[in-house]
Amino acid sequence: MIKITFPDGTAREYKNGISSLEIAEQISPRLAKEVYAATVNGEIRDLTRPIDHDATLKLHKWEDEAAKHAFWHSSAHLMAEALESLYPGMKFGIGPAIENGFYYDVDPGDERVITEADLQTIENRMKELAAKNLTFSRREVSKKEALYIFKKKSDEYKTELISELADGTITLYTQGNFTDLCRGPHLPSTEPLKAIKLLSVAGAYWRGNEKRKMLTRIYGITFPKQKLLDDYLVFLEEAKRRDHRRIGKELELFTFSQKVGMGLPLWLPKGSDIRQNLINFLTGVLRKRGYKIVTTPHIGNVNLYKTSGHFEKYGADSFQPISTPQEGEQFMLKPMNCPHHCEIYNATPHSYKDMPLRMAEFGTVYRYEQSGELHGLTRVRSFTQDDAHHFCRPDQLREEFKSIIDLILYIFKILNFNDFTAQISLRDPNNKQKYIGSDENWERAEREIIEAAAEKNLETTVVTGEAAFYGPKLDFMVKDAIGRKWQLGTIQVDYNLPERFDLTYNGSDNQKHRPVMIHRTIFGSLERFVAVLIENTAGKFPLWLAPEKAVILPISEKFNDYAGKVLEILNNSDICTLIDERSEKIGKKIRDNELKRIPYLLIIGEKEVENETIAVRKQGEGDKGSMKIEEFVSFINSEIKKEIAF
RNA sequence: GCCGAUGUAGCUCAGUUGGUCAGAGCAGCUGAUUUGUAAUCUGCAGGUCGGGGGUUCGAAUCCCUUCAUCGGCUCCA
Repeated sequence: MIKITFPDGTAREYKNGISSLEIAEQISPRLAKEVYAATVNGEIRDLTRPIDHDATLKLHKWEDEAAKHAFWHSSAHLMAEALESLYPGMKFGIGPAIENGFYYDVDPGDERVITEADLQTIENRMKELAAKNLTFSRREVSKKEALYIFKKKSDEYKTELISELADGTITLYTQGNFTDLCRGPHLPSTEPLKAIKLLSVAGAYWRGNEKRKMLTRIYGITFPKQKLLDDYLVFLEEAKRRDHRRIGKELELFTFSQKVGMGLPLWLPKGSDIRQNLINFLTGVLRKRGYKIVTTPHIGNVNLYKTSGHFEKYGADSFQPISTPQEGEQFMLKPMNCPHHCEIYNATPHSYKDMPLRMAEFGTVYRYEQSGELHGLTRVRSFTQDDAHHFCRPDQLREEFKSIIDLILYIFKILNFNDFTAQISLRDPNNKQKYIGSDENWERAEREIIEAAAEKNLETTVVTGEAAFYGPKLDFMVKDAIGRKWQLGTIQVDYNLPERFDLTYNGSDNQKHRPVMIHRTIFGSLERFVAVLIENTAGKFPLWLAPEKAVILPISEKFNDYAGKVLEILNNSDICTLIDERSEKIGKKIRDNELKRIPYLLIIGEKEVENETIAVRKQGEGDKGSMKIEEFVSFINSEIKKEIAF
């Protein structure tokens, strides 16, 4: 007998060799149908694997990530089986579960192309196979045997993977006629894979290396119930409606022009208003926190970037230098503001007493992004960073860094960005030539970031190889409508640029000392920030950000005069207001202006003229009753003040 | 940049196998209506069907090429 301890602390005895699934069945047959994986002594395993020692056991139902993972991973294998039966000779790369569903990278052979038109066929075959209730069976094999099996299939991708694995750790999973190299875990059988949807095909380089062959990646998702799949598809449809590219067009916020060039956003008046509101708001916050605002040109001499090291690192992949007609000088479009700011630092002498120095600029920068990388406002070739650089003494670094974390959290809170993640990006220690600066500087900087984040109790994930080339960073990521993560705020510790630009300050010992530099943004860029804001709010901006606060809707043209008076009062009170004087019925006017997401609709008819009031309707909420005009003005002002109280 | 898909009026989309296939709704402009909380009615105007080349008696439709966009990959100072 073995003793199994459950998460609630209770323990029961079972016969040795019992599987998690059998335990679930003994608890309740219904439970057995709802579990998809088990954690045995901390290790996630197949439900069908026997347990031969005392253990803790957690059974995973659909709600657990571990269950979804096994479910989707098994789905990937099912898809592979379907593919192999439909397209004999197809070769397989990797097929993991991902955050939402799964994919498989396949090489269909040079003659064959899998397109979205084929997805339905594959999906149908998957359903046929799943209905056969095929069991997934696990087998441990020697490296030699594994290589033999996949060489026989001439599956070079699998043999490459196997050749890198240690002998004794290799497992195969088989369902029906399909066997795959796999660590597992998997479902007991294909039976629960009922609702299946293949979503898209895309190209993906083998092992993520652009020098290697491009495989075909097929994305799909499955659910244990059709209802869950239907809900997911509805969610995707709704997400499409929140897409910032779509709302940007609908609400006339920004546009792109082929003539101007790809990735170069054109901000329309209303979009510009939102930008300006953000800039004004942030500028106010920054001034209170001791920042000095600076302004620098959009181009810089190529030598500036040679000094900073950017030219060596990115010169070939940047917009190429602009040459002057006469003197043979070369200028680059500014790809970042830091070198300019270093030179501003150098323009005046600095004392240790003046530190830290906080220098901010809404700086527009230009970066050459590969054409296939461009994406709405989130990835563009010209964008405005809410950039700042803190120059501080080494002993101030920790506090300075922590104050920036506070600032970012504060701004995110005001904007209701609650669903963000923080990521610490370190350099790849096996690939040091990608970075500039000494090991000592890097180690110091990485330690500072890790410790500062820890002191702020910030929940972070650590990723190696994602650092900037001059220093490690702490990034704040926010998701868009369909769950893609975008980096917004970033804080980067840099010991390298101060050396390259020979930045100094006089210490109390009257000696020259080297300051530490912190690069930071909060929004990241106004472009990306507005994009994420649009997707998070579905275009219903908070009042303080809305380009237009209210629209006046006269019930008939008889009331246009009074409406005009109200309009004047509101606009003179700095409440940007429109008027809809069309000879439409009030229902129509309300509908049209609701769809424009203007926060307040002010309806004016006979009663309002008589009482010198306005009938206030809040966008998305309906009638709020009437108010005096002055009352409305102070109401709006107090609402705005509440939103951006600081 | 790479793989795949898409590209028809300002927007959303119809256009079977190449032969009145250049259409609809919304938006716009007209005129009527003068309206009380999410769509009043009338009429008009709008497109060299992304650009270029080709096949054909004939191309939105087939082929080539190019540009852009979308989904990914790679990249992201």
